[in-house]
Amino acid sequence: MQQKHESTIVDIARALNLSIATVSRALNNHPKISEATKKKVKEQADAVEYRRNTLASGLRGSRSNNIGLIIPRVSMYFHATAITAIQNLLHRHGYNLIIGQSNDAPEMEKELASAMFSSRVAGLMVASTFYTTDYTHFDVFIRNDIPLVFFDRVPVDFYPAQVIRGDDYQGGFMATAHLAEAGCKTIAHLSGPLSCNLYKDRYAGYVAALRQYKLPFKKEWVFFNELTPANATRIAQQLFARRPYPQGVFASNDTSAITILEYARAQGIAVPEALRIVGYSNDPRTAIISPPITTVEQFPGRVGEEAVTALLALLKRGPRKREQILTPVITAVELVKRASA
Amino acid sequence: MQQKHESTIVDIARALNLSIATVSRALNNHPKISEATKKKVKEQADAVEYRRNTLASGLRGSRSNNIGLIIPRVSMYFHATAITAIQNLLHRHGYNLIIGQSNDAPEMEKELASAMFSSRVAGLMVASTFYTTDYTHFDVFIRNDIPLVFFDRVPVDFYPAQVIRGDDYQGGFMATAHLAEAGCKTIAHLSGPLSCNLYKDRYAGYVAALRQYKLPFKKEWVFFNELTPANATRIAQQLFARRPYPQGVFASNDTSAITILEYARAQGIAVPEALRIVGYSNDPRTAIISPPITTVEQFPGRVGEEAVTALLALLKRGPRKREQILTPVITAVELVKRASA
DNA sequence: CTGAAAGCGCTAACAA
DNA sequence: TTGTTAGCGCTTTCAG
Repeated sequence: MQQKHESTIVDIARALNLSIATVSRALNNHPKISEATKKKVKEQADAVEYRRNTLASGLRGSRSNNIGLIIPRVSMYFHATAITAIQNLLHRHGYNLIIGQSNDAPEMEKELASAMFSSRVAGLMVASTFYTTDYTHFDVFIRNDIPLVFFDRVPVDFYPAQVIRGDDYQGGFMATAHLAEAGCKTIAHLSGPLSCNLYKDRYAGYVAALRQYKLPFKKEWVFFNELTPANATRIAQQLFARRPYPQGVFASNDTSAITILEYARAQGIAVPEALRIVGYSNDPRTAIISPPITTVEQFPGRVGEEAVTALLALLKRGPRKREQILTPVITAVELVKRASA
Repeated sequence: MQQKHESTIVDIARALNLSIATVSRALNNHPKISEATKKKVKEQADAVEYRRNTLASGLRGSRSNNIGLIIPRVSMYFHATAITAIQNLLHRHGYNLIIGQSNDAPEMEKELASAMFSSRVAGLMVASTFYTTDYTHFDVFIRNDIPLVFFDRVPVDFYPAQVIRGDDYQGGFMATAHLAEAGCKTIAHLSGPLSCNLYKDRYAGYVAALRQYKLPFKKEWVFFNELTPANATRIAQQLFARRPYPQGVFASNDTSAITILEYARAQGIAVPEALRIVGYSNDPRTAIISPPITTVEQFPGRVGEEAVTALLALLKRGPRKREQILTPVITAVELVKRASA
């Protein structure tokens, strides 16, 4: 048998000859408990190293002090940085963070949503997969009035939950405009799948900038693939198979920007003289490669904090008051100019 | 009032005219429940979208299905990568992961440990701060027989918990030996604080390699500071203030190796011709900088998985059986040779 | 194979 | 200001 060392409020009630209710209240700083008893109770609690069993108090209130977070992968730069901010802020407000990784698989995301609900998280934050188009697995949170916030990777179509995202349209526009102003007459674009708001918006920004600068849009110079190094390499081969090369490349993430740069270097295409490159995310590697790559800073920490702030507001607001605050929050981005463009 | 939509086993019992006990057992695949009722129950459960309330079942069993993880910071390369592996593996075994960041502050670590205990985690994994020397805040886990596994950053002195760590001594040795074999006669070392097992062991490896290759050990060429870019820059200034420069530098993390490399480049010191550099961790940036940096791969994913494996074993083994498996697990490291050394 | 009932630790009416 | 009591939803003896 598992022997028990954990002490409960019952133990401390007995030791002090008080009712358990009084002890509970004292521990929770209830206003109408005398300072004297509060002091006594807290001392005894310290003495026996009492820790509130949050499973029990959560069960009572039918909600835990855990916040769920579902993201594609912890180790991606943007998300790792966002999580750091998210967890620190949540902790300051007394919440724990439960993390689940979808690995960009909608099925996994669904499973995790269910698990999060099972542990009765007080709220849920989601950066969804590239391929999530069906969001019904989150309905249960809506139905039960559990605050739900999407950030970064958000539903493309309407879904009745709070949304926090970077200004990807603006980012795409700035990146492309920067290339245009540097003199590029022909600009290729490596986009990800358009099922993802990120790529969709950056692409829209790209198109708008081309139009504004009266540059030609060519279907053969735009690519929609998952932005892996392998895909980027394949595209680079295609792009530089025969002249004229595009004078600029706007890659919708830094990994592919780096791949393009390395490919160009290997082919003896001078960057930025013969080819200008702009990436997206300000991944630490872009600052360190030669030449360093111009890219778009998204301030992942700030995005994370905005998401938490929104969640806390929902948490405070209580049930059935959500309608009013569904306006998406759009956080600013910034072009970081470096030598590559 | 918060209206309720969540259905419980009571609901499904009522709907099926069964006892709640039967429903509970059916849902848990209890052997002596007829297949017929199991089927009925599960169908009804699906129909009403039942999700087990793990707070309640946890309370009953006095333990949750959550595993706690305390680390210095999610966004550090090593830990981000380890977490990815950890969470994926835990999920496969039906556990959730609760993450807390100590920000390398022992006080915070203590607070988190307490919070983790409060939510009655089934087990706890810890990579402690650089400065933790007092581990008593983990005693409560030991006393209550909650599996506790330290990984990567582990107690320097004996503490009765399972330990998983990389072979830092070997890593330090290989790094230094590599410099020696490349012809460096004088090798400086940027270490972190020796209160941390990582730096202590790598430093010991450094010293051992010097001895083996009959190279001089000079106090002025060894530094013990937190390995931040600022500190590394300061040290670089000191190191290259006057000749003769050391011919090799072994930096105990990649961030400072990168800083040293950039400093050398700025000073016109040719790498590797005039100065050879080896880092530690195989941070993605080391592969991309020019010249790419030789470093020690720690296989963070593998370390994470070993830690989980150990934890799961403890979880299965049940109470009071821990003594036997306290032997530390030491995972292999590998020197990744690149152009810098 | 199924049911009745107790209780995990805590909070919140309701009383006093 | 404090005590009594009734559960929160689930698992698990103990009885059929």
